[in-house]
Amino acid sequence: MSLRLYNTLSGRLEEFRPLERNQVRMYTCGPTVYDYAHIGNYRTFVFQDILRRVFKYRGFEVRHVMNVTDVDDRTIRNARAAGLELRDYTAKYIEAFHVDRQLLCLETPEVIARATDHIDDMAALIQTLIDKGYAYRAEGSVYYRVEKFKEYGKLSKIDFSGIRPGARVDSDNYDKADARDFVLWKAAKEGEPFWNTPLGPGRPGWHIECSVMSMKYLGPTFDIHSGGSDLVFPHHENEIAQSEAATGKPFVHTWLHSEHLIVNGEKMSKSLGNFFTLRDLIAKGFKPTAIRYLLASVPFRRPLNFTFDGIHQAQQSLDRLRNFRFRLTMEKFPPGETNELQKAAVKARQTFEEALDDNLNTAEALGAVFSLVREANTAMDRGEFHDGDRPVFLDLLERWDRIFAVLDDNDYARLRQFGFVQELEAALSHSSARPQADGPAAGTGDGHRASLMAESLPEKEIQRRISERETARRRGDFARADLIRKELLEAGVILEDTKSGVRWKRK
RNA sequence: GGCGCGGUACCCAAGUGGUAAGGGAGAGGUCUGCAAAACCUUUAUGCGUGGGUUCGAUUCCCACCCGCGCCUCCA
Repeated sequence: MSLRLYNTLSGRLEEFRPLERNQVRMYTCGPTVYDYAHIGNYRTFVFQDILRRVFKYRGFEVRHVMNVTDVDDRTIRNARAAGLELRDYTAKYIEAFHVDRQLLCLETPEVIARATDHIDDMAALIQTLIDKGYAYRAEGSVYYRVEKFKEYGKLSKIDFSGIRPGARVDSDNYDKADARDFVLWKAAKEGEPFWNTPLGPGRPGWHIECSVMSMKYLGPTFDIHSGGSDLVFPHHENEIAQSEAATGKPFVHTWLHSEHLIVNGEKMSKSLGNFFTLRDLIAKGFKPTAIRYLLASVPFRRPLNFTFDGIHQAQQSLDRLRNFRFRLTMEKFPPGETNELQKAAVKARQTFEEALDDNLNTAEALGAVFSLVREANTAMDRGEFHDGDRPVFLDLLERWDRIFAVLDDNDYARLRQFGFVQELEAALSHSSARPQADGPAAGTGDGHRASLMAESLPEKEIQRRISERETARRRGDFARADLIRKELLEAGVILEDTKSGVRWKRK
């Protein structure tokens, strides 16, 4: 079976065929760097990451361009409030985005394009639109003449005949010939950054950057363009209008849109104030891999209901998979092979791959692996799992993780790398006067505290305590053994006595 | 009003015209010095409501109810 994707443009599930053999050219709408991105944004970015990973898994060569919007009303407003030059202001959030990206194991796109690095290209495209009669000047600004582009609305399926009751009225203070027209170039205003171009001094409208940067790096026609569902209109509709009017060629073959993250029945958004940044969640003690797992676990065309309990459940599920991989790696099994198990593994791989082929059905892909995990665990418990079965199962997990990228328990190493651990340690030392309630509630910060201590506890010391405990156990001094186990647990180290010795892991 | 997504067990969440994946949580049990991990059993005659088509529908059709998103700030 081949990869099928739901194309917003056609409104149908379509078999994916790249325009150029074996190569996928994709453009994804990245962050606007006026603030930290929230995890609703990251839901979309994780989806896009899984998309590119699936393409690669399927043997395609991927050329992925992601934009960074570093000039718009919000970046300008916030930069001014901060008393900084636009470029200096956005630098901070661009950097933060790259840190978040790495924490969430998002692969680096082949091209990351900043809007302000492409002002001249934008001016040139706008000029082309003017020359072709698709754009007009008004008081130093340039607008797109929607009436001229007959296919306007083909992506969003919005009917523009007449004014819709309930539709919002454009609040922009620019003069337009038609209410539907949108701005390509905004005339310079007092106190706002501007660029001197042949169009005159000003700054670009929002939509033009994506037309320009996508076509610059991917050509006039390319395979995939994606973003959150709220970008369908007007952003992507306008991109089509700009690009196709300028080139006379089809712009994008397949449009993919992810549904939103929902909090208490409402879309997570900055304007509603119901958002969490990745940093917020890390500060609450949640691991980035658990967050990635949660964001990846619901297929992208479904709204994803976000709760703390959801992250906790994701963490539990993830632990189950990691426990299994640990057991698979470390436990001694009798020599030989088990035909039944190997067949099951092959079947699980098939199910997993077919699920992803079906419009990236990650939930089903997860299910396939969990079913196999239980089957294998059962066999292990019964002594029916053989040494020769190991590679097939490890291979399956490795393949699965090429897409999901959550199996390695390396959150703290990365958090430390980016300075989060040190920051939290400092915060803890300041608030040490406050008594800590070590309840069972997940994600209250206590778990994180223990993990931090685990980080500061060297491996040598952990090993020393473990052998101390083993000695006590052999003596039958279980009180002492249990005390050591308890002390380590309080320091964030979990001990498990297994058949093949003592296993420890950080909480 | 238009367009779109959704309504499946305590929670999250797949799915099929033939009788409900998977994960989490709970309960009981096995294993263990005790835990943990793992395993076993258990938790929806039921898939928003009402009709229809069918031998048979949760799955198809029609109508309706509810939640959410977009309809020029939005991932």
